[in-house]
Amino acid sequence: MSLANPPGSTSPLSTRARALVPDELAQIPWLQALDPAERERAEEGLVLTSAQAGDHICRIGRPVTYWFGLVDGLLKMNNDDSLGPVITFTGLAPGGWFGEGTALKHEPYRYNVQALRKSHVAGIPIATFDWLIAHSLGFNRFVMSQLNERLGQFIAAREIDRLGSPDLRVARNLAAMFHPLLYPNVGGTLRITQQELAYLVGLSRQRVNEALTTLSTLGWIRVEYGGVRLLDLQALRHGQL
DNA sequence: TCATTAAATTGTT
DNA sequence: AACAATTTAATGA
Repeated sequence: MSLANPPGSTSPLSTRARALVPDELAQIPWLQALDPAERERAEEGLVLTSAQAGDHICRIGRPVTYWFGLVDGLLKMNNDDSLGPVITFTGLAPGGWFGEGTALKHEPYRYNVQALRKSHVAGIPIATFDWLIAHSLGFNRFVMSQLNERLGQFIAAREIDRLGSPDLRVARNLAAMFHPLLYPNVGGTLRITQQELAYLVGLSRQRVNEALTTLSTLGWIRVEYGGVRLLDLQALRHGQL
């Protein structure tokens, strides 16, 4: 029941990777933006692995080997490891791809990404990523849009941290994970337990439970077993109490 | 496929 | 942090 994760967990992409089935390929948003030739090259490089809760997808200081996307499950991005307190930057929801900034610069990771629950993570090798950047206009458009939207989220995250109301903090964090461009596969229902949400937002599970009740009373969301259904994205993003 | 059991998640104290 | 109630997942006939 504890979310604690042993620091020695191993990197997942080394073993047990496999190719993707067509159904999984259809869930990768940027593939649609590629020409047939580009797409073929991308699909050649694509692999899928499963990560257990606590597994690291990438670690601070490690060299970039893949560009990653979450097919299914839930991830968190934090700073941890070296100095200071653990700060969770953001949750990563299904359909989201991440690490492009680091991949573009060919720099070591400056953050950790860990699985919050058992997840399926897809990836393309950095060489394939480079090739797509060099050859595909559609891919460049996607990556640029991705960087832009994520910048917006990090700016919003700074404001969220200063919010006094726990209810609003929960609302804004949910809104981030319901972002239709960054996490297109979330759809109307985000699969996340109240414990996981508490861990992401930095509140107790009880408090998150209260907040969710408040938000559902307002008609912004509906609370379901093991997840949250989106009713009013604008309210979650900008609404006041 | 259905019924039973175990596990996970939630709402509340 | 601990509890009971509820929902889902797993198991086996």
